[in-house]
Amino acid sequence: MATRTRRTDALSREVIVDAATRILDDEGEDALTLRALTVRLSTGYGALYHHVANKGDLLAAATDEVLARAMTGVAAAAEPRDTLRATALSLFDAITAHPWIGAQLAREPWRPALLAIYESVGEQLEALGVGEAALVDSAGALVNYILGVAGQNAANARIQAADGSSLAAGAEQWAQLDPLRYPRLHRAAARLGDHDDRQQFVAGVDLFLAGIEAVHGRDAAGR
Amino acid sequence: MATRTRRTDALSREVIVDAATRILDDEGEDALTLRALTVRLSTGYGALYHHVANKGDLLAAATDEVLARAMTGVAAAAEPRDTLRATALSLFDAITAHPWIGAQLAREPWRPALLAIYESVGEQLEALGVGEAALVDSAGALVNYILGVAGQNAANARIQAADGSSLAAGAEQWAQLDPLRYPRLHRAAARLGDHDDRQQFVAGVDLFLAGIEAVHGRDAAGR
DNA sequence: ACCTGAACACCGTTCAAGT
DNA sequence: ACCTGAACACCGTTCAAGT
Repeated sequence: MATRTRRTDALSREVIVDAATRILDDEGEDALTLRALTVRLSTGYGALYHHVANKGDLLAAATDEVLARAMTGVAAAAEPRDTLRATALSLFDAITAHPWIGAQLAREPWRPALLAIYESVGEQLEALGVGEAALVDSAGALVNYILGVAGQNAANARIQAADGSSLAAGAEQWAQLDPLRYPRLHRAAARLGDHDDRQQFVAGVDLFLAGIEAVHGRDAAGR
Repeated sequence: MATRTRRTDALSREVIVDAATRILDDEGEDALTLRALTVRLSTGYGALYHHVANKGDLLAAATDEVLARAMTGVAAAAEPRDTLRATALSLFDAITAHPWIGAQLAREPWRPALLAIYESVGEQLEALGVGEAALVDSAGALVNYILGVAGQNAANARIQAADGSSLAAGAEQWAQLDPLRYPRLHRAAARLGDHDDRQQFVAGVDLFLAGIEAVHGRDAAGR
């Protein structure tokens, strides 16, 4: 009997979005089909379409959910710089844990959760002394960096998981690149061994912050 | 008779990839089906699969083609900084002209054209004085910024084209945001009128270069 | 080797019918 | 209002058969 309780629960948009997220996480993007959802929730197609407009709507809602949760988990630090780092890392970790989000970000770039991210990053940059005229550019660049790199990283991880290869295998592939055509990539392969993606990600955030400070910051020349 | 000449040409991977690119550009991502390709090339499914492994392979090849062409079109400038700007803009324009590339970048991040981009960006950063230890991080961050922002931008343009709205309509939407929840976005809406996406994109590249120079550059403190 | 096109398994979505 | 599930149009891919 316990195995049938689901049927008696009222179906809701939230229940459907959660089930979709679990399928995406556990079995990958291709495993999320409307059919799989009807089985998981022991319901019919019409029931799903009663709460959700279509599959795109479902994917967008799931993405929103994950990003919103990642943002609420960020604790404000004393220094805006640290809050920004924490925000970036929280988003990085969320996208790493739910790699299907990467493809989704390229499709629906203006959902509510994205607005909250822009607003929060803008707030911290303002606290860093970035003036209003430069705020849109700076926040846009930083948010795009965060989501872009996190998405790329998740895509890499997904591919490595799919073909069973590892980071070491990736480095070996780089090492086999033609040294004449790709001299720098070839040399960089030697460094990939002691390479931490998460750390490189934060290093990029810091590069950005250094640039913002140099160009738009409180102490920048000409201000 | 002239209308049937295609049939007598030998089919090749290149011809198929070009036809796919044209369908993607002219009619959008959803319009590219294997069926549409057989009609366009007046051939059968087996002929296509003889030259191409599957649809994913086809999309990846088309992406590679466009990115590779964008890179060969970049003229080396006297200053590495200018070469980097030209590279970034060439990629931005290519992705804007072929917006379906955005979704593809999230899926197959390590194709040959991407390697060439990393190598080229790495070369310019090296010329700017970035040391070998910092080269991977810096190039990774910058390339990800370029592709990420260009992709987001193309996605926005695609959505605006799809629903017939304009940038002004987007700004109006921002202006209607709850000023209490999104104060900065609400205020920024007023600035969106005289907003040039391409210009904001270059501004982001410059922020990055300023940061790289400050942290890793030839004249950075402690070097 | 290169190509044809019917056939297969599967997909998202709809909708008349039920409660 | 909420749900069921057969049916529809369409997709990527395969493959026996042709040249």
